[in-house]
Amino acid sequence: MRYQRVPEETIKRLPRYLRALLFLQQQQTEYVPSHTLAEYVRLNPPQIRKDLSYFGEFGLRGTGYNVEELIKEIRRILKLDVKQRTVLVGAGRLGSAIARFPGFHLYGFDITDIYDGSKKKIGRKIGKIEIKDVSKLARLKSKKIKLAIIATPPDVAQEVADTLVKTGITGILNLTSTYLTVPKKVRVSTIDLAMELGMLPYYT
Amino acid sequence: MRYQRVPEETIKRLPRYLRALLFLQQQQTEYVPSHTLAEYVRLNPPQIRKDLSYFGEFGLRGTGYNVEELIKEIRRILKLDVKQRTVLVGAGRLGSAIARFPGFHLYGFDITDIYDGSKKKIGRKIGKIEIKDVSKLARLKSKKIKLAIIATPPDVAQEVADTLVKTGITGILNLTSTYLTVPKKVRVSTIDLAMELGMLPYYT
DNA sequence: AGGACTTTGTGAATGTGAACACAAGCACAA
DNA sequence: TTGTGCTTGTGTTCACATTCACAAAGTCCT
Repeated sequence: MRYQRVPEETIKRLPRYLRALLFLQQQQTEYVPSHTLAEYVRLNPPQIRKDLSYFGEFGLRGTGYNVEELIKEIRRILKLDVKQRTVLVGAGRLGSAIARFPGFHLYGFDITDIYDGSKKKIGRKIGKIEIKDVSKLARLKSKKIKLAIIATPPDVAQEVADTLVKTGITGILNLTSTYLTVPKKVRVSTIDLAMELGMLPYYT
Repeated sequence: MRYQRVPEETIKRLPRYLRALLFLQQQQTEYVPSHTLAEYVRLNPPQIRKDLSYFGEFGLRGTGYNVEELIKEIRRILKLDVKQRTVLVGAGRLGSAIARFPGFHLYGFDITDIYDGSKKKIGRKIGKIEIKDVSKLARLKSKKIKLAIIATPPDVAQEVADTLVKTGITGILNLTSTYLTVPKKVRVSTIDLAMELGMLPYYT
């Protein structure tokens, strides 16, 4: 199984495992069997075992997985073992909320730069980070930042994405309703809150 | 094809179609063929045709889909043709941003009630809505609201969800990192920003 | 009216991911 | 050392979703 293509869905689940494992670590749990982990993340035990098996044999038969070791492994797989510097574009209400979101640190993300288009906001600070003029976004190039979060109005999202791609960004979390066109090598994850809500009434 | 089970993935895509169609309507487009719609939402034309065919024959061969008619149909299918009153629990930074989020109206969502646990915030207003004490959340019962958004700290999310379920809520948009346990009849859609970001570095 | 062209709707084929079932491996007690 | 009980890792099966390919149905020009 080791040398097989890893399903995209598996990658999406790894952060879920990581979060549960970090919680278990806090509870001083040393070993966790797949069925316990499964309860935390609401999945079937074989799903978890199969997901992990794509990357190696991390478990101990009869005992389960060593929590600390598995945390390390997942962090390594997801490349979260190094600080991931991230740029935020758009310091509106949503952007500001994101900037101060404590959950990011848990995964090793670090928002180091914030940009906005409104003259009023430029120069202000969110936490310790000064908001810079979005027209200077292209200068980010030198910083070798790989990740970006776009929380701008939808109509400028594509333009911002284009600039980000030029600076060498390879992963974008898009919080606008715009579908972004980017080169294949760039990964985009889009969250549209209204759309997520949109499907709920159907099931009522 | 008409009397077949509708895939969950199809339902998830309908809001995407709706958004694109609303845009096309603004552009005064009367008819749109599946391949044009497909460009807007980044999908293959047959996917769109098949999705729509689960609910009826809305298209006109040789011409495409009538934009206005299709908007109506999708709204009807998703039950967005009636105002969907929604309660927001948690008026922190993220919650406040959500409360003022303009995109919800597009889909017919209307945040009518806001609750928070912090004494400081109770009584304040977001827009025209006064923030109420979360300890009085159970009184929501009389209002017949079906949807809720949870944007509280993770540790109280389950408790809030339990109360919401008791008031008769059937759909929850969960913006916390907590996995909620709810009765089968209640639909939960969870968005964990840190987790969405978490998978991006893998692909770099 | 007819023929070329366009687009839908959908059965069938393909692809992808989830679930199962069980052999293999380890722990621990006798 | 042997047997019992538990848990992993994974080949296989199953379920679900996407894509294809094409007949059917409409448009539009001549």
